[in-house]
Amino acid sequence: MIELRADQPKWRQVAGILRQRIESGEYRPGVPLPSETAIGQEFGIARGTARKIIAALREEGLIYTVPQIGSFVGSGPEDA
Amino acid sequence: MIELRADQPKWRQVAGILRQRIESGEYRPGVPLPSETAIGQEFGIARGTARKIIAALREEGLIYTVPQIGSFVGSGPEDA
DNA sequence: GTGTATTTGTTCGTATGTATC
DNA sequence: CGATACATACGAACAAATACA
Repeated sequence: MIELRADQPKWRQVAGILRQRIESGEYRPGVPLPSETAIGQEFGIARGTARKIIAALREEGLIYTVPQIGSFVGSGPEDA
Repeated sequence: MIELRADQPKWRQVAGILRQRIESGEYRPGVPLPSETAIGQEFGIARGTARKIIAALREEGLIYTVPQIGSFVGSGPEDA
């Protein structure tokens, strides 16, 4: 469980952490990111907040989401 | 996205618009009204404000709300 | 074929804090 | 001071599709 500061919204802080993991290659294409529930547990945040983070990274074009499956690194499902 | 004047609270203006849609039959019984989130997007207002509007129409007896489902035209769930 | 678990999607309910009028 | 309005964040419940034993 990671410590979060209070001077910034949780969703921004966690989004920043996940962004780093994507750019560093810790999260690799083809492998689903942690689920909303898993993200919630790791950072001690609600699922709704985790969803907001996923949505933000998706709007940045960093990831794409497949319903009922998960989210993946890459701007879209161009990689089959 | 609809233009809102400044001489009246947003929630009153939008409540008036939705009231019209109900009375005109645009929103029909049995069909859920747009969600709080959807109302927020259509009028460019926060979800909290959309909730206030729903609450106002509910107090007028125009609609009723079913938790986790939505709001419906009709004074209550007497219509099955 | 049949369940069961997982995962995302969506909804309303609630509370807190901040800012503005 | 109260009303308006926004952002953040939690919770709870259910649906639908998928994956797996």
